[in-house]
Amino acid sequence: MANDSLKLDNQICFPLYAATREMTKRYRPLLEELNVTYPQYLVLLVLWETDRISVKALDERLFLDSGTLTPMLKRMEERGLLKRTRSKQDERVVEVALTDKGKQAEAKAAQIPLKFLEQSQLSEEEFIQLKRILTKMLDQIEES
Amino acid sequence: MANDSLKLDNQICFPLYAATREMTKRYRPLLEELNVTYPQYLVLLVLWETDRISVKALDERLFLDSGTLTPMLKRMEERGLLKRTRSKQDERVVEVALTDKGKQAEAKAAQIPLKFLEQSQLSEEEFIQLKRILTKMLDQIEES
DNA sequence: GGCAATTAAATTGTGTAAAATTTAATTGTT
DNA sequence: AACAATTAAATTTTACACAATTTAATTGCC
Repeated sequence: MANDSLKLDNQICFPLYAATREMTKRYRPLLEELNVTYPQYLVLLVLWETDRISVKALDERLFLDSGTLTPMLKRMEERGLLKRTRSKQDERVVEVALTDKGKQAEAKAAQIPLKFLEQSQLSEEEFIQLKRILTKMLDQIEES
Repeated sequence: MANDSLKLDNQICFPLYAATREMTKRYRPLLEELNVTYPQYLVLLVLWETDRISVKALDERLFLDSGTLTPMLKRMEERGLLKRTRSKQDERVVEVALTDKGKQAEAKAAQIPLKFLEQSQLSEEEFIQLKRILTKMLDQIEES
């Protein structure tokens, strides 16, 4: 071991990577009723706010490109949560909109954020710090 | 929008999820010389510390199960970084050890952590807080 | 010693991720 | 109007993730 900076326990990004995977694992039982994955849940969060959005705009909101979104949105369409339609104004654009089932899922999801927070043992203060630091990381990246 | 707790901007886990993906994207050019992905780099970090380890122990260290590790370790073996061998004492166990090429990669990697930190604009203080909070999240999970 | 229970990897199936390329539609410029 | 450049999705390829199942080896218990 020539170099302490290469020790796993000294890495900052490893806990980031591991905590993210454990977080999505914790979400899984909460999302079971909706029958969606965590990334699909993020799409629903956006659609519950906007109701109708292009794939491009979803990409900008979630930082997920069409290579990820296209098959994911097709799966969600198959499950009846949303509808994909080509824009009339610009045929290149695919717009995504919730179905009634997708809209109704919001009520089922209402308790998810609280349930998740209850499970977690971080303090309010720690959540605020965590979010502030991660958002700062993301802001830098958006700039570049 | 019936429920503010379902707003994307109010989620704590979304910045966690997004920052992790952006982090691995930032690592990619740094790992190019080694010709490994970020998860493969984590395996190398462990092996540079221990030289020889079972798949099971790797799982415990990285929280990645055999479904992920087996194909990943096979790819790394194909690229000549490590060798997989069945244990003589217990034929169920597969042990992973670095090749000379894998060992030599450590020298090439020596500058990676510093280069990554230089790119980032978080303060020393923020790094310490971030790591502390994420490690706390992970500790809870290990307990359960 | 025999055999059920346990354990370690591997396999299977589904679902992300993201780089790179392709296809099709639109826009800007001459 | 013509056509090169740009743009939005889709596709292709490679590589994770992880739940669930299978296979093979080992251990525990009678």
